[in-house]
Amino acid sequence: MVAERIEGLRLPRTQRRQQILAAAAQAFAETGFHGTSLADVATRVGVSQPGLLHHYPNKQALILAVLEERDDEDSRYLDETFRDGDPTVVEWLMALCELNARRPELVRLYTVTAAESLDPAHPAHEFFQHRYQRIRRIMAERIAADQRKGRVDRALDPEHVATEVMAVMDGLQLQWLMRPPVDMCARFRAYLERWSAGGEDAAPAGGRRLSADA
Amino acid sequence: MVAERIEGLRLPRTQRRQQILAAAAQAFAETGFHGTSLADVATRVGVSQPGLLHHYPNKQALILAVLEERDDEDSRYLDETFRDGDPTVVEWLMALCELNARRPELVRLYTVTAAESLDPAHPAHEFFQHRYQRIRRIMAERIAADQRKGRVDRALDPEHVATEVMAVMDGLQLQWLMRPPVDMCARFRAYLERWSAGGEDAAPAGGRRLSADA
DNA sequence: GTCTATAAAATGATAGAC
DNA sequence: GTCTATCATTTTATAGAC
Repeated sequence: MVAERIEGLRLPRTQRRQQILAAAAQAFAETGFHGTSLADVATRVGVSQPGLLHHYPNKQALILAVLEERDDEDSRYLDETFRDGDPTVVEWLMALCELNARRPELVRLYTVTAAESLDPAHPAHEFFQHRYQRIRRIMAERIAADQRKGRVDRALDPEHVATEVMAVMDGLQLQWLMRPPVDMCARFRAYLERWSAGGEDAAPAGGRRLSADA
Repeated sequence: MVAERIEGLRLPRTQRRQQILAAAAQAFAETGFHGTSLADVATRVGVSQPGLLHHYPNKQALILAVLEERDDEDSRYLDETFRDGDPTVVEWLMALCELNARRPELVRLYTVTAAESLDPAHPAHEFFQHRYQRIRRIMAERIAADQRKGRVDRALDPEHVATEVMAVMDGLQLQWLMRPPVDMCARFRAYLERWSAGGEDAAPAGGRRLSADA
């Protein structure tokens, strides 16, 4: 039984746009940009297809809005979670992984559209090129900061480590989204503990210890 | 200047099918299953769209044929490369990475379609579910074999290591396919050397040493 | 083995009424 | 803000000639 569509129901602009972004995120996560039709998204929202295009002028604008909104939301959450602490990069990464583990649909959205966006003609091509550069830079800075605090082996190249960590996260996410799913957080924790074992000559300042369970 | 289409030119079945698989592999690598049209592939081959469908009855059969053929080809190559040696799992993995580094279009085909295939309705969904299970099993067996030979730390769980190694490869491939590309083989070698350092208490029997250059 | 012709459906987008 | 109507294209697939 599909939810009835209340035709012509007028909603405030912001609210409707939120609905649309949520529905579009689901659809793009399942079938990517090319595999998703505007009619598909419109149906999920309970609105006509031209009604959808009233809020986002075309398909490209829609997917970009989805990706950017989700990115902003995540940044805010992570900033907030560690507002007063001084987490090690390892703690920060595990928190990110555990956050992701609670949001498979979001992970899937980025896994699917990132691969699709390798095509230079893809509407999110530039978005993902910049996104990966940005995340790599942020991660390298955190690693370098931990090196200065003696928490990470100083012999390592921050940018190289950042590249590797991102690869592990992306790759584990893909296998986690498959059947049977791998235990993403357990594998990531094991990886991080092996990786950071060398440089742990100082206790985390304001953070908690990395625990083996959870 | 686009290559002229010689209309109606009759080619032997096998040869034409090879052409089609090659063109389809390119197209699917660039835009995935949903983003590729049969007309697109047909044009690349220099054949009409119904002419294409004469050789593969529908789009799903085409992409499955592409993926399976490429997998077979790779298996043959890897078996052949190490026919007489007894490579360590690390040597075997580096050879695989270096092979991939020479075939970006093939890597892209698998990166793009694997993510797309997370959708249970995708024509290659089952193919990739099985593929990942199979590769994980093969890799775990090689790791276990190396453990018995004292080449890899016996404390490690082969299946867990296999999962992690596959994640690193997949993740590095994605970043390698982006701009600017990361140095996939260098990052993979650094990862493997850190990973295998613990268990190297025996010299590889018939294999060569892992070198820092290449 | 390949083509032209064609069908039937889906898709992204616009015009204009309410 | 939402709809119906409509368009121009594209897309997968089939029929039948050569």
